[in-house]
Amino acid sequence: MLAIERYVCAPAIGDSMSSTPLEVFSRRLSQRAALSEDDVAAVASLPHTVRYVHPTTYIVREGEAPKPYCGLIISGMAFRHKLTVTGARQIVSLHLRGDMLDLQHLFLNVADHSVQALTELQIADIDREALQHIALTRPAVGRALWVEGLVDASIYREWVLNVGRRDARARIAHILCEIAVRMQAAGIIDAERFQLPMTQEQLGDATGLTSVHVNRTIKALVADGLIEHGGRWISIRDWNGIRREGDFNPLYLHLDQVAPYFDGPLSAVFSGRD
Amino acid sequence: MLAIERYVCAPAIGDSMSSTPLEVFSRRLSQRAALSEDDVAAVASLPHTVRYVHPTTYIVREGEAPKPYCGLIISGMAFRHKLTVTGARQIVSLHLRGDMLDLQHLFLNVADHSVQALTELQIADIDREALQHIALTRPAVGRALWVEGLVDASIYREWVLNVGRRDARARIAHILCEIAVRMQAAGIIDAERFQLPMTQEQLGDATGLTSVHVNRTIKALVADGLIEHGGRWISIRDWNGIRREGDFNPLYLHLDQVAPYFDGPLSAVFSGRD
DNA sequence: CGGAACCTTGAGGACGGTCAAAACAGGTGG
DNA sequence: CCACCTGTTTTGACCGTCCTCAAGGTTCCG
Repeated sequence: MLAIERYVCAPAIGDSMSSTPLEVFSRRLSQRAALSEDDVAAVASLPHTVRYVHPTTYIVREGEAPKPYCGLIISGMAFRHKLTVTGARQIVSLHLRGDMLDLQHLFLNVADHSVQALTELQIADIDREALQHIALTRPAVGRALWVEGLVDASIYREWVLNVGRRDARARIAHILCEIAVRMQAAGIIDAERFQLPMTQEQLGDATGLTSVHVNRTIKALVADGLIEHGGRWISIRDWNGIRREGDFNPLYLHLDQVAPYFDGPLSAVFSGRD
Repeated sequence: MLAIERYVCAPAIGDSMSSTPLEVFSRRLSQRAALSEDDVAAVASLPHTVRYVHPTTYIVREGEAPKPYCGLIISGMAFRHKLTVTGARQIVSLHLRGDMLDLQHLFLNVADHSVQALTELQIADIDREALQHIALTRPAVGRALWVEGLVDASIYREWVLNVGRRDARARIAHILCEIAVRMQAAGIIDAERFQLPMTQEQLGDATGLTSVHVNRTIKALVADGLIEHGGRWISIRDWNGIRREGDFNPLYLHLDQVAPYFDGPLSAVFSGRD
């Protein structure tokens, strides 16, 4: 069992931040809006706590009041989900390094969905009140956080479309494209080959399908030479093909408001080049 | 043809606002956060223009840069939608009086979806920069607008679940519940009987179904005594029944952060009473 | 009165679900 | 190092929900 490490961190303003857990955060926000040095320092000095959690751990639980802190992923993956009364699960979004886990409840009184760790997760729990305060009093920071939330909402809309109007093949292709592009934008991968830490059942829960049908659909995509996969790896063999199959247009990710970490093979997607 | 009326309105600060088009707006925001008199005055004096548009008119068009103004519904209904390459349409949300039509793009550079008028619509186009400014510099107003956007996002999540994990009968029941409750919250209806200005095709586009199946499903709900409908009217005959069928839990509407306009037969829903 | 949406109904088919079992993988403990 | 356990993937057979196509009816409006 992994030891749960927990420590409080409040670096002095002016510190070089390259080694603090909030480095990812302030870099992300700087991409979203033009932060002054002052803003960056204020972000970096937000009171926070770092912890490590295991897969399946609940970060947010539907029906509860938001916790006094707001999680930020330092490393690992997480997902949001909701349940029907009959117990069917729908994953409504995936989250990577740099994503905030509870920004969606920053000003709400009750959690309307749950958030769970998909992999081992390193989280920076940022003090909620301090975050609210900085969001409302520092215009540039507020704007950056606001963009963050708006992009999340845009992704939900795309998922409504994905689940509502695309067939199984397109749904799977679409979600694979989204994961690949977002992973590259987050600097996690630099090629078409990436590790997908989701079971086929989770993939089904994210696309409104059953695990059985996900399995058959993936096999069909492999058979058609669009992707390759072994174990927990996925390789996109034919990027244009999978993009076409999945009706994937990255517009909804608003990558123009994010600077990609580096120029990889998928970088054409960012700029809309074809 | 209805004349397009357009006039600029910038009332003097301190005016009684009960007659301006932004009255709906400032009342709504006051429900979302505690605004000072100053805030209310600032909201009421936002530069804006009122216009009337016909059904099917586009308010926002996917792929375009956001307009220099941001629409607010004074009366009527509108919907957001996205299309697949094959031309299939998915409606991703519905909007009523008091809802903002382009808050979702307030800080984004490109529209990722379209917004269209469902009925005759009276809109207040609020100056975008002024709105951005007030959102970032007046904490209480910023908070109120933020809540507004977060509730929209919560509704998207519920729709992903609705379309992804519920069968046709539950999907239709669910959307009828949502419309009824939101209409009551917006003070548009005061009973279980309300006017539904959507065609069955639009209802299908909102639930990921075909119009044919929507038709059969509605007939089944009528046959089972859950609802009644004639022409464009819908009556909920058995509120608890339809709520159960639709797996409807109003938590996701965050009505605790909205004061209902009045106490109607559906008011039990607001307070969570059963 | 005529046309255009919209609603309604039927017949047939397909996509994806359900159920069940077997194969496989990875981790644990003996 | 092997046996075992649990969770995951894979496969097959069957079935049902919802889609497709198509035609007839209704309502509303010019």
